[in-house]
Amino acid sequence: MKPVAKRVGRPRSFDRVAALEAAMVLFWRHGFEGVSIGDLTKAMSINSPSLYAAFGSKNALYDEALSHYLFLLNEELGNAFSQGLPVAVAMQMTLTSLAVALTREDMPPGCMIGAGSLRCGPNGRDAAERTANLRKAMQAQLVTSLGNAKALGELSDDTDVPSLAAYFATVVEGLSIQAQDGAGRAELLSVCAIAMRAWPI
Amino acid sequence: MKPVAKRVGRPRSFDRVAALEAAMVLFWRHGFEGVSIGDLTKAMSINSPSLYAAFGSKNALYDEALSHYLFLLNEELGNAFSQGLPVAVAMQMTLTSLAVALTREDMPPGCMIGAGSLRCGPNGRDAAERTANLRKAMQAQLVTSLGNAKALGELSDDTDVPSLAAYFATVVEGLSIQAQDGAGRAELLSVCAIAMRAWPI
DNA sequence: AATATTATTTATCGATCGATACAAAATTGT
DNA sequence: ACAATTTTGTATCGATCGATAAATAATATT
Repeated sequence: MKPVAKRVGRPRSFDRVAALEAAMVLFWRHGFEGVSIGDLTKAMSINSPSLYAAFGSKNALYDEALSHYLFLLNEELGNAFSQGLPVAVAMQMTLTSLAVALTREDMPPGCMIGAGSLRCGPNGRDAAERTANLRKAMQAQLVTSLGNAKALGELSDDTDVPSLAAYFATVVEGLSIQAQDGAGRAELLSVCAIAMRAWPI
Repeated sequence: MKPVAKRVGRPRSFDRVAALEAAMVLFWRHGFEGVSIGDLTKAMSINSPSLYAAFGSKNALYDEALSHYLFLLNEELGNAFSQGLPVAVAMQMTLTSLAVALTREDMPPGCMIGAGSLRCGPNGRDAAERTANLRKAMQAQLVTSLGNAKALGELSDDTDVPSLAAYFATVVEGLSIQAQDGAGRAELLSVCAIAMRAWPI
């Protein structure tokens, strides 16, 4: 049995994941430019040298917080499109789960990706670009899922898959703004139900 | 004939409206926190004391830029709901005009209100709140327009007007994020067409 | 021409920004 | 016990933040 590799030197005295999640919540709620190193160190209960030693820079910390958020969100949403369900049902389920996720009382409202760090100055340009890339990746994933459904005959041959994916991406991003502005869970679920009426055929 | 009131003192040497529009474009593109006084004075071609004398503060300048943006947007969109058209047609026209407005090549992409200054730190809290209030006002206006249509029998008695208004507000806000992320005019128009398929009955 | 009023330019204010230098403390390897 | 390595707390860096003081310039009023 190989012994557990023990890192030489003084051990870290804080929980790196807990600190990362504290930073995630701050970035989630206030955006990249709305959070200062001082805000972060206070919420993470560490001093700035520890932050830089553990995470590198404010930009790198935002990156890691964003990735962690995406991981948690995927865990909460699951992937309804890979379970053999009718694609319209999978879409409805995904929207419903999202409406719930966007209105959790123990977390900031809205989506860190869908409505996060939208507009930034020069300091936040990289963070905004990486966040936008995740939005585009989610939309590309929708194109794939809907394209698969079309290939299986679940959508008619004349379905414009990229436009349909863009429509649902639009709805998802709009839901995130609605949640951020204080819309409740019931309201978001009503919007999802109406949005599904645009489903083809 | 009353003579033109001449203000005493040295006259302002710059065009106040032109300076305001330069500030508007900056805030529009980068959000409240993404723009510094230095950025503003450079774009407005004035020094900071002139900015403060003419507009009061960064917050007041943002306020005025936001109001000016709203004025210009209303001018561009018109009010299709007050022209006796079928309400579905008015909605379609409004969405189409919006898709065009969000993708003007001579202006920043997206909407300064729909996706502006969403998340902010303590410095930008007021700006974010005022922007959010305009979003809510637009949604309230939608409730009124759709409610009027329902009263006129254009929408069935069981139509959930607040939810339908929330749906279209969601679409509008999502369109703004799509535009900001680089979606073209054709893509937005396709999304609008799909969104209208959710229209009741 | 003299005075009052406002705008402009230059220079700078204290506060905060993201990021680090440095030495003491805590661990592993020898 | 001692050296090597890493983290910690304190203190602070230069840059930039939003905002302003002071002196000068340009206008209207008298």
